Amino acid sequence: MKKASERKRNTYHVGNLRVLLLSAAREMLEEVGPTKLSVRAVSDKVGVSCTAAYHHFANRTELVGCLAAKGFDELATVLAEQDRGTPKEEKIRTASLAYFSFARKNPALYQLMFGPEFSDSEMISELQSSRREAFGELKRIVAEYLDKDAQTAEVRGAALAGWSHTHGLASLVIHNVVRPPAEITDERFVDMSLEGFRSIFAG
Amino acid sequence: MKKASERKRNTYHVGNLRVLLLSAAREMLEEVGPTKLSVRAVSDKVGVSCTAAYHHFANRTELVGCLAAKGFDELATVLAEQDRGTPKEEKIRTASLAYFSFARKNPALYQLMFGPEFSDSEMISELQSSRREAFGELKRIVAEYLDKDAQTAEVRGAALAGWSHTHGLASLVIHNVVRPPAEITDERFVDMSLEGFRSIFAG
DNA sequence: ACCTGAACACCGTTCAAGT
DNA sequence: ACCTGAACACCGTTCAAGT
Repeated sequence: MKKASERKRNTYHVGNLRVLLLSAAREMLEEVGPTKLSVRAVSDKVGVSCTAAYHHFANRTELVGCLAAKGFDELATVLAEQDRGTPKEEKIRTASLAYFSFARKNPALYQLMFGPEFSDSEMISELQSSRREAFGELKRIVAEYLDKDAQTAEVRGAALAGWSHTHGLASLVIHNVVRPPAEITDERFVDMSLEGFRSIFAG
Repeated sequence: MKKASERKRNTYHVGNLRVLLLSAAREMLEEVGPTKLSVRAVSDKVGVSCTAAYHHFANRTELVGCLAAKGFDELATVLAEQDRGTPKEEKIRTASLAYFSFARKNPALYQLMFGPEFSDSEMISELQSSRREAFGELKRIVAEYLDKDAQTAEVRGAALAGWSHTHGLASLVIHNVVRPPAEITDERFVDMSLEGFRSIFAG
């Protein structure tokens, strides 16, 4: 009883509502899917009126854009971690694997990151820079693999090819367009596809 | 005046409402984007109450699923057409190009086809079979390129790799994650990426 | 400065009723 | 058999008002 006013205060002026909303959103994301994450439901979960969210985010796109930006940050981190200490010849394979398994572990987040929500100009700069950084990490890895400068056309092309391939593979699997046989590990599946490319270029 | 009853009849019993709804949806799709296509707006455009749509489609997903299925049919057709008469060594490149430019010409449709709307079981059989047919076309082309039987593991792997790559490339471009330089044609862009792969495997 | 309630325009979907 | 209107539960977003 004596806590009534205190509790009311707590829920009225939360203070760090922005981060509470973001982490609630992240928690709900994988349950409800990338398209059905609503400002109202997220606010509800935090225990705050849905209009409160609009003091911290301009709109739903911005909220969801922050989530996506964090996703790219995580992805860049994972890529860098897995790359550390990997011998040169294995770098592409290791990066592809790290990328693919990040996508599989966070399917809804991954769909958000590459989904149709930020098609054009309605995109926050935070997302744009996080994205760029993740792609930068990829280019860095490819540059080391090829032993070329990261700014060369060759590295850019190879990074684009590698990104396209792994992103495509992850996207097809996540959307159930392609179903990897149940007995096959992520590792073997990525290898299968890389091997497939090798045989295309062998001819 | 004398046409009043006739007109009423026309809009009451349209008869082929199903196809009218689908073509209205297809028309709106590229304008409003893949996520914002609503049953209500489509029905409005046809001039019919939105509940009428529910006599022809179980729900929004089914309506939008039919659209996606038609997309896969078109894609399969385009691939087959472009492949006809292409010399063996050029088959992969031609197919990649046909695929990529289909995606670029129909960005919203493409996003729908590979979007998050049909993540799991809520998918109609029509879509599943159209998809399978499009992938079958791809496998056929790869099989001819490699001069192997379409059922071999090698062809399956190569088709998976090729599909992943081109789908990934198209997806990155459509979502503005990667922006091909304005002065570069689709053709050169696809070539750049294929060339990038070649240099990855040259090492 | 930060939060709320009421309100508006839009959804998907259902159900009883009309032709 | 096919279509409609009213209704419900959900959205995003805005605005005037509270603390």
